[in-house]
Amino acid sequence: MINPKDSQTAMAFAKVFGTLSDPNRLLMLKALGGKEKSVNQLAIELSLSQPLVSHHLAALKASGLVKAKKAGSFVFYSTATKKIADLINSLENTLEDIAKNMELAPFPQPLFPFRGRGRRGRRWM
Amino acid sequence: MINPKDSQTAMAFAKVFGTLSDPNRLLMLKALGGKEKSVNQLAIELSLSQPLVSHHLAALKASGLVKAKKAGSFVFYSTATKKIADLINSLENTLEDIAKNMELAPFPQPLFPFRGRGRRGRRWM
DNA sequence: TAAACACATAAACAAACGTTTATATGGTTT
DNA sequence: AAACCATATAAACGTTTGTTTATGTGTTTA
Repeated sequence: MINPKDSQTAMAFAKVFGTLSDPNRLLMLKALGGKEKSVNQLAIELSLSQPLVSHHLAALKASGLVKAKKAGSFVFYSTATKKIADLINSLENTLEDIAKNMELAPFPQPLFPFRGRGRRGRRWM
Repeated sequence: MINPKDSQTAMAFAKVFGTLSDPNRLLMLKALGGKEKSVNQLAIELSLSQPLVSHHLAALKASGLVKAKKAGSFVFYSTATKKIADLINSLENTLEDIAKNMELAPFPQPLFPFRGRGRRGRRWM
């Protein structure tokens, strides 16, 4: 009754839509308009924890919505294709520009300074 | 840092995308191209159980993607607006036409004949 | 009017998801 | 090389989601 190929493509589409179905991921896509931004830049702009941003970026990357570029210890993310950037920009009317009202800390600089003693990592036991 | 209104609209968008993030719901939207179809028609075309189709239709309706029209004991669903119908049609290249390869049972007729005894519903106690 | 139909709803349950917390890894600086 | 930075990963957890099974509600028909 149903062409199996249709189910497959439906699943592929569903996966992409699923990736777009989270407010934070949408804000992240919006935050990197055409620009390249590091994980921590996004974390600060959106007031999200670094691991959470990393996690969501992994999801966006898995769906082919963003791409990553390593530069030293930084990883800069950007929308994967112009089509995607445009799609997101087409939401601009409703999802108003975040960047405008933002005072961004100069970059690079210690973004999450380590205030503990000794080496970072497991701290007891 | 983040305009609360942006979060709100991001949530609204996320909700709609979330509704589109299920293969069966996508197939359902595709199945009713511009046409009106009853719950059981969809159930048969997509080989899904009637409660499942009802459930998904409720979700699609809650997101404003489809509308319902009662006719006797039937309920006919269709895409809510032309914009939505077009959006779905724009996926036509990849989500190939299901309807073409379908031999549809004449309608109306008993779609899920009741093979039990007595009245449908709670059957003991 | 009783039985069968079309559809909706609800409980139950496993699987997927979003988030936090903790830590690991690899690069850079001192 | 030791301390610190940027990022990734993984466990744990509560929540949401898709599906099945069972049954309820309203409508038609014999």
